[in-house]
Amino acid sequence: MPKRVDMEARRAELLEAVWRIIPRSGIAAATTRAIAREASVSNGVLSHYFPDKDSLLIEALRTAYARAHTRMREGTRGLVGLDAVRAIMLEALPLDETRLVEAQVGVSFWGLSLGNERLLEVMRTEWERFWDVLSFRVDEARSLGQLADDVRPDDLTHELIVLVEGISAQAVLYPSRVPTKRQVEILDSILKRVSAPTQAENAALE
Amino acid sequence: MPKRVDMEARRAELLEAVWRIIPRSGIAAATTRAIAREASVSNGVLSHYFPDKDSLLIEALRTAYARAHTRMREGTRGLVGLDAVRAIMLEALPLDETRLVEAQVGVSFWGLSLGNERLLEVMRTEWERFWDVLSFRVDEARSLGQLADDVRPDDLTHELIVLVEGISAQAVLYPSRVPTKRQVEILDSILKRVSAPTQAENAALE
Amino acid sequence: MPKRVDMEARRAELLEAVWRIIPRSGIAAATTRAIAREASVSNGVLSHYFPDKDSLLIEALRTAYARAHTRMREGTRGLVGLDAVRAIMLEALPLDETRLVEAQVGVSFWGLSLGNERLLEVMRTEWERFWDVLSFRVDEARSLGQLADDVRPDDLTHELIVLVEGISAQAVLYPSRVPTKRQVEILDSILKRVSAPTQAENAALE
Amino acid sequence: MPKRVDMEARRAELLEAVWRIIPRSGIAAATTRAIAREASVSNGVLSHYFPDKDSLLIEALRTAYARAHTRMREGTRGLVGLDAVRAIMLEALPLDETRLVEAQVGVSFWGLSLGNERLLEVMRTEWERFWDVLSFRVDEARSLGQLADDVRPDDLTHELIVLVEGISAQAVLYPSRVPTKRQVEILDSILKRVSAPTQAENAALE
DNA sequence: CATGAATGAGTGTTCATTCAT
DNA sequence: TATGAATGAACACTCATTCAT
Repeated sequence: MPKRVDMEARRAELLEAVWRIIPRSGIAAATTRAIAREASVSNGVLSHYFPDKDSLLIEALRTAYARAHTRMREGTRGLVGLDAVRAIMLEALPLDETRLVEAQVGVSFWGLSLGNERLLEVMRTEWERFWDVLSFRVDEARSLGQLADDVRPDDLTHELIVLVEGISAQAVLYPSRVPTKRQVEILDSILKRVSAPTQAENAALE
Repeated sequence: MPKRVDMEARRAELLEAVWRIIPRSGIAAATTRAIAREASVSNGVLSHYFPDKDSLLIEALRTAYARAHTRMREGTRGLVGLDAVRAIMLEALPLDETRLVEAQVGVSFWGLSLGNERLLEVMRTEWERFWDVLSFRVDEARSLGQLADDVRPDDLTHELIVLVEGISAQAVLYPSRVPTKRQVEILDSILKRVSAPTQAENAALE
Repeated sequence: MPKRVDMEARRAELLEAVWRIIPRSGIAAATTRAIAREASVSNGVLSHYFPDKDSLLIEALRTAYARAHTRMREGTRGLVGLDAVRAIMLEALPLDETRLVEAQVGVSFWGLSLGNERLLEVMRTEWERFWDVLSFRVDEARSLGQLADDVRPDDLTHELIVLVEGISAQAVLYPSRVPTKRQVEILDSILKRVSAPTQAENAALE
Repeated sequence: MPKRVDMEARRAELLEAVWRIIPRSGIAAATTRAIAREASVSNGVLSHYFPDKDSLLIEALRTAYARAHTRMREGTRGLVGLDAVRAIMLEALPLDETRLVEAQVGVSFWGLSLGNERLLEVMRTEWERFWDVLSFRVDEARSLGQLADDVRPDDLTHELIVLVEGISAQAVLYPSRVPTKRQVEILDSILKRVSAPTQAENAALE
């Protein structure tokens, strides 16, 4: 099925063009012409692979999310409970250039989603996917007795998601405020706090 | 006698038009014509009160932030330390319709700030203003002995700001996920965690 | 009749504003607002003194021509024939700042006159006025025997008018090419050429 | 196979549209819409061939000058000295409809050049080109002994250029005053005046 | 399929003019 | 009479989209 492969490859090139333009110049600069030029193709080619500009942009967003989810799946392989939670978060946070681009793309769409039902729908779907992935592991941690007794799993899941969105915004707007190290510190301080005390700690308390 | 106009009142009307359009239809729909129509004036009137559209939008953003800061000042009157921190957060979080609009306006600009130096500058300035207001009270709480020993003031300030941005994003994208009550719960759970144990608690531990 | 005086004074102020703007920034910059600002009056005042912008501009043109004609009348007082012709030309050529402004204003309107019947009419009227003034003196010179036999009065008049327009264009576009001295040289070389030979010259030829 | 378009031919059509509009309605009527309509294309097409309106208009001016220069080159083929000068002038003067259009276009820009540095630069460049072409032939005439002893070549060149500009202005403003025949008469009277006397004339004088 | 020329609606902005005060 | 706010048409320009080649 060579045609199919070419089709997907060309679509991917256009999506990557969007990912390069948004971090560099913002989503307002992501015109169809600019995208085509960035991808080194002609203007008209765009319509062969996407029904319209909105679909292309939304696909760029969805694919960015999908990449993160793929990484999460791979990153959690063989892990369970809080270890898996930590692995997921390390893929969701804008810790390196690749993840930062995803944050930049994501944040760029947040503002456009008001009054754009289609975009809101995509956002909601991705939110739920992230919630499901994360809450599954949090529940798992609870089952494994890794969570302190006063930690409610859904609250923790929610706290983690809010953290990702808050830090993503920070990374886009004030990158110097949230260097990699700082992000990991914040994450680990949360994980430490919600962890059930170890036997050693219990002993120390007594 | 010339026709007198309350310049500031007129400017405020236009800013309010922006605040109505953005939550309803998104910032992409905030064209000069739409703003004029929303404010029930003619197209050309914009140029009497703002040099250009960008200045109007940025002013709408800045004024939204300024309103929140005014409320913070009023809300913290007579309060100190963690009580003041809590009062500030209650004004910063999208707890009611008014604050939600501010969050919607703010989030709408986040995406536009990539590749827009002027907007980034505004964002940075507001960030620092918020940081100063909040960190002053957090430091105060530390001085008053209200913070647990292992809490670093700047980390707490940062955590609170990240929380505001994360919850603002949530409120814009998935309003049903962060009802007023939930937001206050999250805030109070943080404040409780960072508080120095009371004497009663200390006694209980012994 | 004080009202009358104020009326004329105010009209003059507006016309002078036009004369300042055109040399400095071109006729495209002569908007009603710019003219009002230059004259230190409000926008609306313009309509009290001129029915519309076109009338104001045309009046600015006509008044510039009128000033030159006044100077010609004064400059030729007591003169006849070629002396008067020379005096007229010295007032018509852009020899100093005042006359240069008139040239700049005049040339600025030339391009606008295409397709503007009203402006063309003004131009034609002024042309005839200039022709009449000049040809009267040229004819006078002929009567006084000041012109060489082979000089046709109307040709000379025409040549002089073409010279004024050509040099005016030069002065507007390439001021350094036609300094005062150069202009007078050109004028005098023409006048010398068309002059009847003096007795001394006649003697020399024999 | 892409739709092929003769880029230069298309640009020429737009320039010709400008050349039709300016003589008919003036340069103020040369809006982008009017130009597009005149060329029977849509508004947006302009931006394919010119970066902006100013560039289109300036190109229209430059091309008009270029056409004249091309004609001058062709018209002077095989000619030298005063014959070449005359040929050049016959192409520069608004002697027929084609040349009149060039004069109308040129004069239309004169007024706009005040306060427009870019346009002034174009004017200056064209002025120098014309000066070079003309002065080369005048110098040649001097070398060939065709000029009377008291004629300074640069003065003659300048006189001829001033004549072209003066007559161009006349042709635009009062076309009936400078019919073809009149223009040629004026030109030839100048050329005759500056010519070195022939042997026959010398003999007659003795 | 790919091209890129063409379209025309829509944008921000400017402007002469009007008119309530 | 003077003010300057208000109007709305017109402007140059950009853009997503279409479509002949």
